[in-house]
Amino acid sequence: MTEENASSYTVGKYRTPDGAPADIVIFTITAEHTNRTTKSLPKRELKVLLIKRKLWPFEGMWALPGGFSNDKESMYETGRRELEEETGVRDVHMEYFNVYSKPGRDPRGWIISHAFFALVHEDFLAQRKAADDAADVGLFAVNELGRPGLELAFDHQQIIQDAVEQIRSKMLLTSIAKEFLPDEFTLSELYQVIQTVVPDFEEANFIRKMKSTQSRSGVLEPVLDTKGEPKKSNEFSQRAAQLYRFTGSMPRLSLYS
Amino acid sequence: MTEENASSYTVGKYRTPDGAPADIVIFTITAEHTNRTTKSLPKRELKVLLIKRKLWPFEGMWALPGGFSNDKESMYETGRRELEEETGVRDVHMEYFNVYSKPGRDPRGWIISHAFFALVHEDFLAQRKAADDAADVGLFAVNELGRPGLELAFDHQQIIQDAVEQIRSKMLLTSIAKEFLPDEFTLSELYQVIQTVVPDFEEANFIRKMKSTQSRSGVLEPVLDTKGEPKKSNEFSQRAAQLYRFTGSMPRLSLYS
DNA sequence: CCAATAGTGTCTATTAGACATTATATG
DNA sequence: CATATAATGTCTAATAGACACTATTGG
Repeated sequence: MTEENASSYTVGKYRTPDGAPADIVIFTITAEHTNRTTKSLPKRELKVLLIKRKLWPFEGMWALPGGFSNDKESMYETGRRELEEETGVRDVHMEYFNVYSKPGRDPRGWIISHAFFALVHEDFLAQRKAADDAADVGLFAVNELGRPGLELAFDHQQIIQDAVEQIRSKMLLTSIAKEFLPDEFTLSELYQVIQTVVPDFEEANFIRKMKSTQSRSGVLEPVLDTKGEPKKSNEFSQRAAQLYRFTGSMPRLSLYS
Repeated sequence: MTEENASSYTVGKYRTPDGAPADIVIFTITAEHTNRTTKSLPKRELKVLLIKRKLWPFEGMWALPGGFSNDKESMYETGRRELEEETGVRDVHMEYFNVYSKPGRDPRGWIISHAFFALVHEDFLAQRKAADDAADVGLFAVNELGRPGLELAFDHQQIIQDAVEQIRSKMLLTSIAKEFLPDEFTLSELYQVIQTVVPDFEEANFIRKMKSTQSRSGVLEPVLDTKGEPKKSNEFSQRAAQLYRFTGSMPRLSLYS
């Protein structure tokens, strides 16, 4: 508290919070190459990075990575710092999405938790997992969380569920799909990533729509090679597929237009 | 802090926040009936409710209504409580949208502010303004904020700007327009409310689109009277206009469908 | 009959949606 | 030549977008 004018200021007789942490739901999409006989798309799964707690409370249980903020940084900076400490990655997509403050949520006292989600390439996390004590870091499929035998510390189950809802919504409304993709990708990869996050997403004429639709266009553009010819990839198929990239422009979606 | 196991617990030697308030951006749309010779639509304007501070810091300046959370309530409950204390209204739309924690943002110390926006009918606020010391409560057009002579306390200018962005986005993606409308409304009223919040929204064939579009339909439905006939209103026009209501169902918007 | 809102007519180009069909290249 | 992905063909109904036009009724 600064000194100036503090004479007439009457706070200080009230209880203040015991801490304000940032907790981070780190999402990644794992890709498992199953079919070895023919080229094929990998099997993808949406996963969350958790850390096994070493200290009271909830000692030995899995929890979100995170840590307390201090008075020299904003909550966003706390999130960034913790994200880097836990995964070693910077410059990835991280977004604040909610605050968790229900009385009793943390046995240590009055702890107001600020939740972020981050979207990270699988490759980045692989390093981390290998580097440290691997037993204390785990990647869990979103669907298997909360099952018997895998209860999480604090209200982290709820936080993760809320985060999943957030990225499901944003996956369809924004271009965050690119956080899970290389710069240049095929439409099947994109489709697969969308479906991995939003399981009931289904679009029969996906390829055609993404190519044609002038209104929706501007979101994606086909990649050309140095000679100006369409650039293709046959990484996932015998027949080469056109590569696309996100343009950065975003149409304004609306109920009323 | 609970006592159990606290022996091995090492927090307490760090500085803790000096307070965690909820601040609320209360939006309303005012309607001014200008034309007295003929029936016409009112002139609408998006406004924010502010309160003149009586105490240090920023004494005498306009600020968002809000107040400190306590350890017996969640931040959302703090928001609800403050909203009711300031305006007397309950059961209105209120949503959390961001946290403000930049060091130095509050001269009283380390104060982490949690920002909500609320959408309230003009009528509700009119009561409040009449009841209390009217000089301390003001409704300000969003556009006139930040002008010379109307600087706001703390970082509240920024908070309001962020809130405006939020409701602009949500106005087009969700049915929050209904928070500013009566249960039954004409399409012109709806169109006007959208434009009041999102000034560059323009849709030439708005009426036709809202009627036809089967895909988008399900959002609105025409109101029928007790005889099953289309219910119309000529409140704003000579020729009676069909009344509509929101159905509650929401199509899933998507970049990719 | 004017003003102000509430619609409808009409036209073309584009899109949606469902399904069938063809294309490519590698093991 | 089977397989897995990558498209295109085809058809109908619906929609978008622009602009002109008609409808209603109190004052």
